[in-house]
Amino acid sequence: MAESKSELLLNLIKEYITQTLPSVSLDLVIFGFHDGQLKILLMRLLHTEHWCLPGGRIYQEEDLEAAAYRSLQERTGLHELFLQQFYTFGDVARYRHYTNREAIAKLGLPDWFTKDVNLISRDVSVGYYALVEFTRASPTPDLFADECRWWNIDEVPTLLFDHNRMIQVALKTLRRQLSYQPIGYNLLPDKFTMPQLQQLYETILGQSMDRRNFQKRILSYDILERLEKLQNGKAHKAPYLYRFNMDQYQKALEEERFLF
Amino acid sequence: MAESKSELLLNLIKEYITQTLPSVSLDLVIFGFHDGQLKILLMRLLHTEHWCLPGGRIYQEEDLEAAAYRSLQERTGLHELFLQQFYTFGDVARYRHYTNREAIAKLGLPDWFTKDVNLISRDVSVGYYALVEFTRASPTPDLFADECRWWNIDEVPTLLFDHNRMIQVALKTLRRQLSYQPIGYNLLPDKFTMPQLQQLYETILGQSMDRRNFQKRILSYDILERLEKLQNGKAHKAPYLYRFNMDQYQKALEEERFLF
DNA sequence: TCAAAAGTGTTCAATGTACACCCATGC
DNA sequence: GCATGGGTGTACATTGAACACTTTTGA
Repeated sequence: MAESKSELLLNLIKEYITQTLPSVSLDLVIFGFHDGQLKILLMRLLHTEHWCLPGGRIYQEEDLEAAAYRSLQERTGLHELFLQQFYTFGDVARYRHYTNREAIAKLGLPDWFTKDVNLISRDVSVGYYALVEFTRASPTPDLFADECRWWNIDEVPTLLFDHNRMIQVALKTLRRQLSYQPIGYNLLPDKFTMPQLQQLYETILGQSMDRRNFQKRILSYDILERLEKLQNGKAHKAPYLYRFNMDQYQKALEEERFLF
Repeated sequence: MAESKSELLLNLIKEYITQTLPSVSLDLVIFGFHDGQLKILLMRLLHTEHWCLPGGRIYQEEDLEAAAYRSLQERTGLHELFLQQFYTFGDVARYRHYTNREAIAKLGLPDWFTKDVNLISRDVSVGYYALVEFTRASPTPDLFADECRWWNIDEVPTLLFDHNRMIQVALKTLRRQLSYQPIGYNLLPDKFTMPQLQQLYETILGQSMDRRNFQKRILSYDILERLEKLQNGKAHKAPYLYRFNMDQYQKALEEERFLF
């Protein structure tokens, strides 16, 4: 079974070499939200304790964005997600702390591989971030990884390559995006309460906000529909459930007139 | 002489093939400002009437950003400029309206070239925009071009590839940048008047502003130093000259707290 | 002395911020 | 009945927008 996986991996590498663009790759910063925590999907590289961002390659006849969507779907099982390109990383030193020989050894690939294949090649990598609904995603490792799971954003370990920096840049872009576009769809369940939405904003921005002003502001943008109250059996007033009005939400996304 | 240039071109293409990264390139949207007009530097492709953005390739041991700076310097003669990555374009169709054979014929290269070289390959291209001082730049075509000159932004013709779209995206990013960072250094001469600065803002944003409110707002950010009055022999009150206080200007750039 | 363009200040509206009171619910 | 957390409204401060008058200068 381990043999078979190794063979699959060999085939995938061959496919990559013959059918994808050389020198370019993409990396995904996949954000989720659960228990009041912002989370990121990370992969553990085969036979190692090294974690990194999920990535992907671009097939010769595939659009860049399509490749990003495909990779995202392969890692989460989800489609129709929010996906946004945020920066392209191209420093030569990006890969310096991991040699080709090491990588091939770690992956358990035959030694002769080293001559023919640059597994750790110097790629320019296009960074995308995605917002996904934590409960619906099924983290799935690719053939290069043993494991794929969520990490709290403030507990992310030192990652391979320049992936920690990528997360920083992604988060910065996400925060900026928050100041002119609404957020929440794809990060929250279909129905959610106002305190939940506020918690999301506070978590992303890393600061707390006034409950009453938050509600006023969000409601003033007319992107929410109020539903029934949530009966959750807690010892306090039941909060209302809300749902995004997708027409209005889309309009706000396009017009970029949502100010926060 | 034409022979010699053709040889140089051949050598450059060989150098590109052997020493730069395949599948990745970069394109430059170089903004200048003159006579109250926002301008863009365009190149006319060798032996054609087709205009396009200046571009560049990345050497194997060169950082992406360094490659962008190098290309910018080659086209303008300037260094220490404002340069900002804004988006990476990777649609397969980007190149579709120009075949490899056509390109090679147009460039006056030998026909046998067609077999070996994909001059119009499917590249993912990283877009950068730059702000340069119109009067100091010396537009210089590369070996692929006959001509390199400024165009008013509202007179830009239909360009090759997806370059018109690139300009749109660059301009949109520039406008957004204007809302949280100061601008003007690298686009204006060292000393400039308040009306000049305002004209720059109005041109970039495409809307006129109140003279008095503009002045108040800009001055409140403490990034300007007032100098002597400008004696220009015009039949009206002489405006003050200003200069950017670079310490404050840099601080404002970094803190992104400049709100416009 | 007049037109053109620049400097400065005031008023008002809108927006954002701080803050207080009431309500529903389970223990 | 009380602690917890949620809903709503009001007062104040800050910011942004609209607007008018004065100054300098060359023709």
